[in-house]
Amino acid sequence: MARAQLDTLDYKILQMLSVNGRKPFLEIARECNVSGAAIHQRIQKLMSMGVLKGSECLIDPASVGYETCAYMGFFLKDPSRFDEVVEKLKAIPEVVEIHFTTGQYDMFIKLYAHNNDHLLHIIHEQLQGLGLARTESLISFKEVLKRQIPVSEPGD
Amino acid sequence: MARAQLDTLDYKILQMLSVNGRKPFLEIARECNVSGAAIHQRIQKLMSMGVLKGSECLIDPASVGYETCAYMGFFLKDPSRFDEVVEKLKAIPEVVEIHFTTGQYDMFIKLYAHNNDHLLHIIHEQLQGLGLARTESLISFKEVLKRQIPVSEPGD
DNA sequence: AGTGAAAATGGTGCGTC
DNA sequence: GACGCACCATTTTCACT
Repeated sequence: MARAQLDTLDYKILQMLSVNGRKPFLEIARECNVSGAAIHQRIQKLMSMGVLKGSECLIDPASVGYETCAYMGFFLKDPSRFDEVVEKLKAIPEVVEIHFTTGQYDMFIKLYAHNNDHLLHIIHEQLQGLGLARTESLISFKEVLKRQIPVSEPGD
Repeated sequence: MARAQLDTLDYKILQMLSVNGRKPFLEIARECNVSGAAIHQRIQKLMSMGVLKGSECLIDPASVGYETCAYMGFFLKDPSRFDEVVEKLKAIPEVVEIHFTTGQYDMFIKLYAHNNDHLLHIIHEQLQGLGLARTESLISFKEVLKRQIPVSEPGD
């Protein structure tokens, strides 16, 4: 998908909602000097275009028992079975990102685990048997920063 | 931070909000068979505890002009200056994650760029001069999956 | 901690420009 | 594409339990 044709108002809306997903439409309207109905229409347009894909609350992983965050690079025994491996990975709730990457690995994932033992358990019980030729892991001690992509107009 | 002491209702609320950050409190209340005021109180409690850290809308990166997603591992010339490097990285809006990792790298980041040229530009103009001894990059062609951490009660 | 009700605020559809 | 307005839903507060 290419860059969508969005105007200043669209970008302002996205910017505000990326900071606070529950920001009232009327508040956005006031800050943009337009009516609430206009914001309502814009948001529906952005949704139907697929630019806006919903919203999520932000949860502190450690508070809900996820102390370990890891990245893993995979080499597949049979790279043509990529889609099949993706489906099996999706079935593992601890896997939160899957990337198709250039160069170094066939596939790169991010996952959370309760602790290091749990991570090992996931690797042994769930990831092996997916037809992985080799894996490399990288464990994050601390996520120092986590934020959204910058939202700004082309000209900025 | 360790796992917070949360009960079934707290987990239900987090679960629902992690799927839809704008879900009305009254709807949550009805599904949990409690009053809207109770949900309101719980959410305030979860916020003040730092379990809930706000909400964000989900934006399709390509639609706002970010076609390239990359991960980079850094080796610092002087690892004791970690904090200083973190501050400088935070000033680069394209950098969306910073991790302190075990083993392989001193630091691991995720960043978005408009395209490969823009990525190279960021690496040359912004990342060099941070005192990096060596870097390794990994470019994501396609983010096949991106979702939240699983929210479930300890016993599940 | 939770409840119910009241007051304030917000979301949504529609006719109009 | 945006506006105003009307109607309904949601948020927030509060006295009470």
